[in-house]
Amino acid sequence: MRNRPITIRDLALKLDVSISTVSRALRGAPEINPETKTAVLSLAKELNYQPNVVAQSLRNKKTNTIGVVVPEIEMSFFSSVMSGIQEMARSHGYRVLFTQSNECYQEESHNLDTLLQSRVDGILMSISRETSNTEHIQKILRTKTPIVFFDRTPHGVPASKVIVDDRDGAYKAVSYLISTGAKRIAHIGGPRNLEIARNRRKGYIDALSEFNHPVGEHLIVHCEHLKEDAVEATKILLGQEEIPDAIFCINDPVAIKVIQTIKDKGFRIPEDIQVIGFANDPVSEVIEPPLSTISQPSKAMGRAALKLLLDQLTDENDFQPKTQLMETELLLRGSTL
Amino acid sequence: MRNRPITIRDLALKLDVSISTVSRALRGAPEINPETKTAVLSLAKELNYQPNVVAQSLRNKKTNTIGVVVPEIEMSFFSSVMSGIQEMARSHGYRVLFTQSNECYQEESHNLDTLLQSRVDGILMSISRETSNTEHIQKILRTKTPIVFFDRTPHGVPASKVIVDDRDGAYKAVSYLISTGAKRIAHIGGPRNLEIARNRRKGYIDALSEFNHPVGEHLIVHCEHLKEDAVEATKILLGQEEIPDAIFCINDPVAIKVIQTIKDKGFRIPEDIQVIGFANDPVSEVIEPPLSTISQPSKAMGRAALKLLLDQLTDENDFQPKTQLMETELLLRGSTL
DNA sequence: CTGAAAGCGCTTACAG
DNA sequence: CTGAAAGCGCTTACAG
Repeated sequence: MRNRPITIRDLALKLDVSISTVSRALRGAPEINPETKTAVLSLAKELNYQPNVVAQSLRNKKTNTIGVVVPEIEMSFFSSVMSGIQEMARSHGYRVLFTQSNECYQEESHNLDTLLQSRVDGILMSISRETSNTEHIQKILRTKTPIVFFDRTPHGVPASKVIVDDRDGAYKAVSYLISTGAKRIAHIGGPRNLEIARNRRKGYIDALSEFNHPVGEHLIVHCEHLKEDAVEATKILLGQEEIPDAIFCINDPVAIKVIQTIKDKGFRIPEDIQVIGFANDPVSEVIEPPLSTISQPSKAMGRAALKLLLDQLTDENDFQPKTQLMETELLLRGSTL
Repeated sequence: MRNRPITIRDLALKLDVSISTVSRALRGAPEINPETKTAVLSLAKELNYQPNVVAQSLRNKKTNTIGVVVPEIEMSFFSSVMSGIQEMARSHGYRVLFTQSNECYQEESHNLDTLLQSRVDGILMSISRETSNTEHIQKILRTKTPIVFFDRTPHGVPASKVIVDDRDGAYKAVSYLISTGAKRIAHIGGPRNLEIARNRRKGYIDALSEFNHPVGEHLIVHCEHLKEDAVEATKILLGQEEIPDAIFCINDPVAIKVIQTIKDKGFRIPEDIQVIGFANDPVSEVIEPPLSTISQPSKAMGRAALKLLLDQLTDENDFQPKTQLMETELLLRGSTL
């Protein structure tokens, strides 16, 4: 038997006033008699009254809840973003409905439907590695539910986003490798449909071109399933006649696998092969040698994404999609010269 | 301008039937005329009708939402549990409201209030390192909102829980150290108010006692703030006249710091000092040497906790608190002999 | 300053 | 098989 929660009606009956009055007292409406207000508040406290936010949401057509869709909470980048989102949401009185797509388009689409049915005030999302068509997102846009993307953004969708300059981050990484004298710089890329993967690849190519390094297709391998394909990708690179002397990886989880595979094969890092990742995953500073990487302010990205969403909620009429670019930094550790 | 979502009233008007009929058709009530039903369903689909779950929740006094309180989503153990919870929730039609306490009692208590106000059907929780008094939990119990604890459970609260046998896990770890010939086995413990910390400590002491090893208070150091105190704790142990030849750590994040500190001080692992952790954090297999540890089925623990909660939701009348014990395993890697 | 009434979008007992 | 009505717990325009 569940205890029936206290309602404003209970309070009203006990105090012999109307529910309107109780409601006004609780909400701190200006028209209320101070004494009535005190009486209501003290009774509410005494009975541990908890407003029914479900009822409030229905009445106000606002749930004070935002929905989040991430590919995988177990990826440390996303749990860190999530932490930033939660922190910011809490401080603004918002609740967070959490979903993950498990890198699967179907689940992602289903999650969006769930969030829509839940009448979240807005959505924060990073797309799955499978997502190239954006029908499910167009559906959200049609309902005019504000949505802000972070990190992995869909192509050609008019929505705000929080990203780092992926091309520039990659460019910094590869330029550095060139400065150490690396000649055959390979790239292990990510799923081709992800913009972040295309942009990091572009940064890699831009750096090579600028310094007149040859750009060879055989030096680029794509991991459509990210770290799950990383061992295989590394083996392909190490199996060539001339092995690379540096590898720039799409992200740290992939770079970790790359380092392990290189070591297994008996090559030395960084002497034989240098490695750079992307994201500054906690594992990267622990692995031997510690992984050089491009850091992203993951937690701040979460906070920023929520902030953009809240801004959009405030002035829904004159909404313009904004792109917020966050800073990256080249972190040099033992995996590079 | 937000688009007004389609309601059953819109469908009813278009089809010239009553909202009762539409409601029944959508919910697949048995009394409905098949043709009416088809008409309703096809129009609903055409207009992309999404039921308003806020209204449903208010009417049904059931939100199909469960609330989660974890200390820190960035700890990989918790993000893994969270993933299990989410997966199971989704497959049972439940949504997940996510909160974290940041290891802070105040925030934890506030989170519980928020979940109560949100009228979640049940709560899943792992307490903060600061939590020793359980007033905030008693408040939940009084409302009869089902709550299930996992991993970090409060003392003396009549509620279901999902845990591993921490004492036994610790016992296995320390017995193994003894079997390798270790003589001075130290323990870096966790916050004293956490039962898991007390139980792991007990397993440590039990193993030592059973094999007639001396149990010395100077061999035990507590990290009240977990990994934040770990470097300091290690220095204390290494600063003694006779340094330990093995250290059993409260968890992997702490053990990681311990390994780093030991290496910094110029000792060899495992030759001079062996190290064992607890939890099988992803970092543990990457660090050099790889960390031996006690594995916990974190994702399965999340699923199990949600399962216990759902069971409790089904038969609320004859509820008996259950304790589900999950298996641990000693994983031997390079940090032990 | 306070109350009665309407309504948010549903579900369901009741009557037909 | 279908509809009218009540009600879930709130908020607020309107009247007094």
